[in-house]
Amino acid sequence: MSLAYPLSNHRRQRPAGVLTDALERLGTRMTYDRNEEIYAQDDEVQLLFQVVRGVVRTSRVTSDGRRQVGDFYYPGDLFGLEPGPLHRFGAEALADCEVLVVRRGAVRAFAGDVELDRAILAATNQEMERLQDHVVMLGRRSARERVGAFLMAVAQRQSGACNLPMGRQDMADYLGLTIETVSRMLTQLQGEAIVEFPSTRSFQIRKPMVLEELAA
Amino acid sequence: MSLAYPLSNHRRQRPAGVLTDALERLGTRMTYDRNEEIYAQDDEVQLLFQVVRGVVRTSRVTSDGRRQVGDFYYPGDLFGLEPGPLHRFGAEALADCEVLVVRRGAVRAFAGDVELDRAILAATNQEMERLQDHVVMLGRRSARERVGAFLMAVAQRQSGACNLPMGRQDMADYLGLTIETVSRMLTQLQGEAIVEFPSTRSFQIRKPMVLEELAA
DNA sequence: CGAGGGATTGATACGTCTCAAAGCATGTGG
DNA sequence: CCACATGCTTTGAGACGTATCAATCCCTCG
Repeated sequence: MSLAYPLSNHRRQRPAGVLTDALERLGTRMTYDRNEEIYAQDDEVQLLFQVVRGVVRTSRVTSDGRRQVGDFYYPGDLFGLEPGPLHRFGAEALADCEVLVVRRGAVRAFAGDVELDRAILAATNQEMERLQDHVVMLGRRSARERVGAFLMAVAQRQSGACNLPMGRQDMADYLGLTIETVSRMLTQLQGEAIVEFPSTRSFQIRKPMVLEELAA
Repeated sequence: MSLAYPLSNHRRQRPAGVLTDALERLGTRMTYDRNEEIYAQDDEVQLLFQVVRGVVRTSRVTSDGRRQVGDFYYPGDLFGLEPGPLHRFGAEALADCEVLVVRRGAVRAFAGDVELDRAILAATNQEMERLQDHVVMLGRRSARERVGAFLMAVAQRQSGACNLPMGRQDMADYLGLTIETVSRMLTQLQGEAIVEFPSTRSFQIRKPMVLEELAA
């Protein structure tokens, strides 16, 4: 079950399944309900996580209540890797989900395991790439382009009809827009028959070339 | 000569001077003229850099010519660390500057050197923090807030009168704004006596509390 | 003194946000 | 099985913030 990173590109792949074995031995499985917090913003970084089932979102809320979503994580993805001692973004379950939780100490004790080291390095690098792309997107692209790129990214690894695991508000907070603007752009893209929404949570790309162009 | 990271915060410190010794032995010094390219976007990552004198900027230009500045690097800062095999941002000298250039191979051969490893890790983590902050700034803050935060960050490690090593266009491209908007915000902040510009390249903070509030 | 590049200012257009209402799903209890 | 309540999404009208285009200003340097 290989779902896509938002804004993923060709370079972006998840660590191989072999990793799961190592983590599985080290960690414990936890389940979270929809919107349940997995860790809070400003919590100490003590654990490493891997999505088993469902989707996880990271987000940061500013002192005056504005929210920025950092990213969405799908089955197989590692998350909770952060540069400092504190989580600068919190993590919440988007939908009910299952997560493998590993103590950092256990990971360190296991250091030297080539696969695991490599997987963590790869995940960190991915994280950084994503952030770089995110900066360019938020700094220099229009609402239409952001929404187009987002759909493109979600579709990247799904064939045919795509599922949208997150609601409009989450898309908006990821894209640095309001929910209304996201909605309008979706309607607009659908009006131009670039993309089609059979329901609010699923879509299909109708004009890949046009969308590609938009997302470029 | 300790200048600040834009958007830097308390956690953000440069690797200690001892590092310079290790790199100094491994690398060679290069000088670059104002606006000279140090490496290009999409170049292979083969070298590691440290600013010795002057200021360096990284930037990415999209296919249709829009530019996003990634960050500014000051003396002591390591740059050129990237998540993948290619530079996703190019690097240019902001003003004439001197840079220590080290082949990656040399760094790897030197691996195990505790100071060096630690410095590279620290620089990578810093990079990621910066990116996270940048995302929130671009996603959720107004022009006024962005400009305020920028000045705050530049001032962070300078006392009294602050120097602005970059021009308005660079500020704009870093903040995801146009040059005119940056200019207007600066005029506005100066009009409110929050900050004062004796010349276009230097300023002094007059109401730190207000600016702090704005940048929060 | 004049030329050139950056910075500022002004007028206006445009894009996105805000506020408000209506539409549409989903789930619950009668 | 329907009626309704709830939360999410869409749509609309208008306000606001930032971009655009153009002119002027200012400083530096020749």
